[in-house]
Amino acid sequence: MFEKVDQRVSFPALEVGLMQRWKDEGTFEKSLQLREGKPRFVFYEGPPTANGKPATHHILARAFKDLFGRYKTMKGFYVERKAGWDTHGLPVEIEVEKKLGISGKFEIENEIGVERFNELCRQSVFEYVDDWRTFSERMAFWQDYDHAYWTLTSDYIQSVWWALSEMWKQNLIYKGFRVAPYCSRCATPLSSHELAQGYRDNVPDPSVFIKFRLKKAPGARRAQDENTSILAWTTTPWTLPGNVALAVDNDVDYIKVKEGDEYLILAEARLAVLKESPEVVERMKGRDLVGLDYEPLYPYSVPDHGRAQYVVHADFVSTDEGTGVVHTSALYGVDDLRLCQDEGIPFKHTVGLDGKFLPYVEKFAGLHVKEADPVIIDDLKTRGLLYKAETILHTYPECWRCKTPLIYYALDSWYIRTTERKAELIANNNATNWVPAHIKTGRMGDWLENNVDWQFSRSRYWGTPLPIWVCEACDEKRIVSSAAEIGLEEDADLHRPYIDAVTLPCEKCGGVMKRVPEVLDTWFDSGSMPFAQRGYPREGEELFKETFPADFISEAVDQTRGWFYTLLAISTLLFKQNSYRNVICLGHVVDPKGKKASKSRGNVLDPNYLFDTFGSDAVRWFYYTSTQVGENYRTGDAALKETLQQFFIPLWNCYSFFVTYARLDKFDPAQPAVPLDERHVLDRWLMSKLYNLVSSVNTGLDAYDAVEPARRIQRFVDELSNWYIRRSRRRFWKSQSDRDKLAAYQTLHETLRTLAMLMAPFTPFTADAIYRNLTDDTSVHLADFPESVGREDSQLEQDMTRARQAVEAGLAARDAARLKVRQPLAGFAYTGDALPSEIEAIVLDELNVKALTFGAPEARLDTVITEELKLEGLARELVRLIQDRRKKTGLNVEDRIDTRYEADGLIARALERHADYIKNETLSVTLEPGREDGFDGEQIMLEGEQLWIGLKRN
RNA sequence: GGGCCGCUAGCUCAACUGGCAGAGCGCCGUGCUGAUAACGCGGAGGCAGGUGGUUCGAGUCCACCGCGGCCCA
Repeated sequence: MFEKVDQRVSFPALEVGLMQRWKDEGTFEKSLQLREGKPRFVFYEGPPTANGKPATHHILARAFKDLFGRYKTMKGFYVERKAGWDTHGLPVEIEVEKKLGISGKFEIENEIGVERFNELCRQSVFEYVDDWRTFSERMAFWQDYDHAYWTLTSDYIQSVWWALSEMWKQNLIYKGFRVAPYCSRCATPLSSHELAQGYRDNVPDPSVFIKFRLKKAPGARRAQDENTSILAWTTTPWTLPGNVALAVDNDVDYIKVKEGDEYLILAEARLAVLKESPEVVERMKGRDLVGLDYEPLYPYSVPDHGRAQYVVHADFVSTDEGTGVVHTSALYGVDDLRLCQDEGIPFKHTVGLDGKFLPYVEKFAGLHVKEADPVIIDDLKTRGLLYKAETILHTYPECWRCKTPLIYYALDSWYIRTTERKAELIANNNATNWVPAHIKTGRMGDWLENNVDWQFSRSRYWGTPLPIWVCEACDEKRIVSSAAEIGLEEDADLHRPYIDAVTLPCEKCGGVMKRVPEVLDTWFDSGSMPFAQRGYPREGEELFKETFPADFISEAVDQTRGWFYTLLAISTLLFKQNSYRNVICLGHVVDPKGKKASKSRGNVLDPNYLFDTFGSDAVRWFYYTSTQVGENYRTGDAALKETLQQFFIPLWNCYSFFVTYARLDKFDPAQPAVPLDERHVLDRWLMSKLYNLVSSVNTGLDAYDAVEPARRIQRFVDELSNWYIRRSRRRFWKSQSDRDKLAAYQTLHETLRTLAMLMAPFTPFTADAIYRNLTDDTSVHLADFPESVGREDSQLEQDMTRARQAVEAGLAARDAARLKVRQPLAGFAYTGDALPSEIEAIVLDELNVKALTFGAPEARLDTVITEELKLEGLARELVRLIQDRRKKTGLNVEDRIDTRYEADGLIARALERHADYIKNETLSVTLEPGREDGFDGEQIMLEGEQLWIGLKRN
């Protein structure tokens, strides 16, 4: 017997109840045990940063991950769902800095100490884990948290080390410089995100024009060859001691002008910067200047060997500002560094990590760069090398933490030579199934085409330490791939500062090797998860091989350059293939106006509010149905309310309708099935629809399409509710329990049960609630996914479509003639061929006409109302009035009644003539004229005539 | 500055390869109702973000521009 169903269900309450049952019954574990030993369907969990609370956008990716995990489980696969945590990185550090009220390297190293700092980072990571677990359970995202991988464990770190060592063996790792915006106070480079937060307008800075004296060309005789300078411009005088070259553009026009007894060279387009009106003595192209040597301003910037301080061509020279000649200091500009590396110009630092000039820059040693600016200007002025000095206002970045003006500064940095494997990366990406497809060649393909070497080191504290040791004596380098290799225990804490203390003897010279100070880009951690989650290769080899590559992953589109890329890059370099076969790349959750959610806008949606108000199934369903994958989701109250009204409530009504009547009739699903051929046309129609639904949901999900299957399910529920059940109601109501009624119950039961199974991966709570009550109370998540249910009958479906079109036309004709449906009419003629009689019967009933003819050139309604028809119409009016009365007096659907009336004229005749019909429809045991005591009655107007009707429970 | 995606009714979204623009919600009218928070029928509501181009024909293909989102520099 089915449990009674509350028609006004609270989905959130229902979900919370089922959540507890799943916990009590171990349903997730059971669903895994059930498929143990079966072929695996491999899913990788992209580890969330454990450092923050779960938010609404986390529901999205998890809804899709969970959908396919559940689907494949029901399809008979073993789907391990190992949770994972991304635990390292700057966000964690910043959180801790905030808590401590400190910022920057100096305070971390000297006030807090790396040991305590990292300990706090470690603690911080665990803070939100419980929130995540609760959140996942609440949205029915089944994951194995008890065996989660953590990127901070020694096991994990060693696997990551191994990956780096393998790349090292392939000669894919090198050390280089990287110029980054740098805060000399915090002693840290800033990410572009941080940089964007710190731009300030109208910052005053020096604007200086410097004379670079050309070396005398051999055999030079003319004065202008001897006393000539190239004029260059800069707003950062502190970079001048680091000058190593001047850059011009080959194709730009330059001029030589005479001022007093000296000659100056600059771009013709920039001659407005001159102090006097120019006396041009010579014109030339940039290419004519290339190769000329000039006198160094200072002797500090160039190492002993190699040629520097001459004029080179560069493609970034602008004639919009300055002099059309760019002063180039290799280590303090992005373009500068690239140019010097391309040209092979040697260079060395003049400024230290503290932003102060290094000791060998004798004149300015110890001065901070910003303090040095005026000193340098004075020095050049004294030496006659300053052409002019002004002050300009421009937009300049400062540190978002401490407001120190940023400088561009080249840091030691480690790279992976991914560009060497670009073709492989592209090939492996092309072999991957992307949903939506355009990402493959679009965003992802494009990114790979423009691949640059992966800069993987970070000058920070809380991360996987780089396992690279360098000999202090001979610069020999060594990479380490396990703890054992350097004499540490398996479970030793491999983080800084402990690992920094480990020194190794140099095998080459016997000197002392020290670890390089950097930690690893966190993306390398997460990109290593296919093997690192198993501790491979030190352990878990078999498991790793069984679960590589993944069949399926899913994250949002911002991961193309993130996890999607690092998974691809690492596995391409190590295993020559991608680590995932199918990937669903989702859009973002935005507010109802399409704006990104942000705290400052105040449009951030609390996931718990959504769960408590609409239920998590509704939120999931919204994400499956609202738009195409890859688009953004405009999430808000209105959208979710609509989801409930359009899908969940109609569905629940179908279900509660079934249960209500099945209980009354004590329907037993175990009874032998009425053969499909012998069932009502509506049953056969529904079973054909169901057949097609089941097959298209399978096809869609097999192709990693969630949207179309979900939308089809929604459409099906609409047809189930508004056509099948609406048309079949009488079959369930009728008092005799015949074969047709049984068939109706069997059809609806099988449909709802199948529907629950189809929906199980999408809306796990609602589906389970329905399924359990319709079956023996086992969970739907332990069931096999339906693959073939019902039977296709496309002729029947076509006929039904036509029938519905005929109904539509007939009702429109009634409306036009202003003839209400309750009034029977003699006939309706419709176009086309005749329909089978059982379908025709539906049309007759819907239109309330006596005859239906086909073959008419256009739809036509017979509008003549005979007295016969009039009486019948009145009888239906009376039925409606009595039913209305029944409802008002609070009678139950199945209650038998006695009915009394007072009427005359046509109404009285209708009552007499159609007494049996009226009694039958209204469950009236008696229907007699005359008022009697004890009858609950009322005086009513019907078509302008007085009428009294009274009822009493029989 | 560059790349990718989107822009269709008041709102949310459809429409296989170019072939007379659709649905749901909301609004108005009306009908129906003892499963329904409903449903049916009719109506109002669209210069398809803008401007050009290709084509017999463009929401669909091309170019440029605008807005939103994401990413890169």
